[in-house]
Amino acid sequence: MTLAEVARRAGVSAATVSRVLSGSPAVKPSMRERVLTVVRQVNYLPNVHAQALAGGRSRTLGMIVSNIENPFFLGVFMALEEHATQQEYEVLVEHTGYRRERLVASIRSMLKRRVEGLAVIVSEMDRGLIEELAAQDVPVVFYDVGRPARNITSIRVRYDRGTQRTAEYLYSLGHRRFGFVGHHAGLGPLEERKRTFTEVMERFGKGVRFATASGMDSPAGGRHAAGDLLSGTLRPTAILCANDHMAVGVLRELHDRGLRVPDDVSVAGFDNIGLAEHLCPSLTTVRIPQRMIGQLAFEALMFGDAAKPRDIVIEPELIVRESSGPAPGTNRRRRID
Amino acid sequence: MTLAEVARRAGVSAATVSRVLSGSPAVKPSMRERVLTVVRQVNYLPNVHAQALAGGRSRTLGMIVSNIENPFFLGVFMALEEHATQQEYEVLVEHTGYRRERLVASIRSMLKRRVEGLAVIVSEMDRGLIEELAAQDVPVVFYDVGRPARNITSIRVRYDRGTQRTAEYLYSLGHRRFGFVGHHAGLGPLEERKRTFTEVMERFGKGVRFATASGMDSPAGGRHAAGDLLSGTLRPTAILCANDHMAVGVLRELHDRGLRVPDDVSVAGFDNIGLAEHLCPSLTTVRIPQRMIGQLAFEALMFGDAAKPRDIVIEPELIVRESSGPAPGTNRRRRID
DNA sequence: TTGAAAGCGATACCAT
DNA sequence: ATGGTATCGCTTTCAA
Repeated sequence: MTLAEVARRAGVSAATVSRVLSGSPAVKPSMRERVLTVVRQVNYLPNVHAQALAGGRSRTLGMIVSNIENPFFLGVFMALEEHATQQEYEVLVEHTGYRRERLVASIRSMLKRRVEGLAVIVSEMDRGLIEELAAQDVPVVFYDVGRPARNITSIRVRYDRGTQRTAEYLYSLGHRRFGFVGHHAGLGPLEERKRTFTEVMERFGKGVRFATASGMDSPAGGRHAAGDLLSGTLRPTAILCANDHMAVGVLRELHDRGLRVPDDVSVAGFDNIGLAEHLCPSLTTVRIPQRMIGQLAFEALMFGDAAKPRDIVIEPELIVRESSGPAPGTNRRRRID
Repeated sequence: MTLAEVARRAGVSAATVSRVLSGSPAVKPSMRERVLTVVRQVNYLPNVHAQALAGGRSRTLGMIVSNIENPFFLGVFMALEEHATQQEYEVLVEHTGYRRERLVASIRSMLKRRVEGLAVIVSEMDRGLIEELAAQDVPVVFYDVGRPARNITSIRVRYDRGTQRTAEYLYSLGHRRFGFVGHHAGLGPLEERKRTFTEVMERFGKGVRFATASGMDSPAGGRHAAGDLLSGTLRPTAILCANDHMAVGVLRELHDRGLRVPDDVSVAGFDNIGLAEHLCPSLTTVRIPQRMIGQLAFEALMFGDAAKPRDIVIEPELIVRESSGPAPGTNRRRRID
């Protein structure tokens, strides 16, 4: 069924049908009724491709994430989508599995679909791709990579602060042997998190020892990484994870080895995914406001003032739950104050 | 940048550029090179809307799920998408939150986008909607609802068998007081699962008592439902959950109440999401092959022979893990055979 | 093997 | 307030 056919059946012009469907005020109520009746009768649904082509707007936003199985990304997506829906926009998602070639394909795909805005929430960005997007005239939001520019809004989280706070908190609990579970060594922002960890550790001085390991961004990956960490000579009493998704597997590996959390080993995640508080033990983590990020991304894409590109910085916040506690052997008397 | 502009710069006709881009063999290699050079030079990306409009095919599949935060749905999506990508198709996802009005909107949206196939993996289907889709000429796959028809493939899982096996297994372990944690009472397939549970329970006879509760399809929902169940007078020693996603919260609630799993209470989920084996305790559950469902859906949509609509039935399989064990007070001597 | 031109199904401008 | 029509960017005959 086409617009033209609807017009014919209603005995009006295509222009009128179009006006009715787009809710133009310049159409007499009687006319509107006549048209709508036919529309309902034949169950007419406009062809978005024709609309996008003729109208020059797709009413579509795109979002590319590294790993859609990681609830963090899903959280951002849900928020973005919620806002978009309110403005009658749709959101297309693609996920890359942290692979650059898939990112390239996803970007191409989004551009071919003529999205009116693109949120790129991935870690596998490199300078080349960033510049290619900066050359486009689509509004773009980057998370954790890139610099603001004409069409670019940058949202970034102070991972360093989050890592630092977590480490200091654990240090204050008496921990002196730390482990870090990361993933995808080699990807810019992820590498940076690990480096931050290393720096914080070194700042503690000689009394502190540490090791790092990595796996895929999944519970299984976290489990493997934790396995590596625990098989080493360090025997860490505190493990920081690059994210909660992996921390799930870390908890599991600890459990398998008969290590109690937090009595024997403390674990901290990152992101505060919904699952974190439902795990046993619930997960100490760093809150990254997914909903806020989704909303900010949406606003940047839709209402971004091309004149003043924004650089949004988010301060993370430590959330202490059951998975962390005093280092084993520490005096556990608690001050009740 | 448009096809026409590329054609101009290459000094050829639009038709030729189109042929080159679609990999038509009827174009001289030299010509192909000339065109591709320009295409790369100007970074040309075809407009999918124009392609879809002119070509009459969108090279797009649609998938609608009830709850994208439930890893089960995500698992099916990932598999479907993987296969689609191999055939140069894209998959659009929408999620409904179990709300009929959103399902209606999603279906409309997909139809307007002229998807070439639509997988509807939701519980909030009703006869009206099913028939509306059956009237369409798009291939459709339903999961767990609807009957096969001209353009309809139906994939269904024998939930009854899964529930039955789980219940019998727990019964054999000595459990006599059962709880069921479901969600969205009132939605067809979900209601059915609960009824199945009830039937199985009643079949056990007078020695068995049971109760049901429900919440949202989320860990938090499972937690609340479990809370209700445990606040009652029944004091179940075994809890069956409508899915693993909710079971996560059930485990947590048990933990909060100081009940040990499986020593005090056994828990069984449904779906076997990836997380299930990483929980502590790992979750006894019923395996629903998500990847297979995704693949079957894909094949039905792409290669479905309109002549013979298919009715695919999947037999679930019980997976016993740590969250289930003998009922408390049961003689625990184990035969070592 | 390549080009010209007729659609595809809407929108939006210009008339009336 | 309504209609006519050029236009969007591409695919696909049909000719040459």
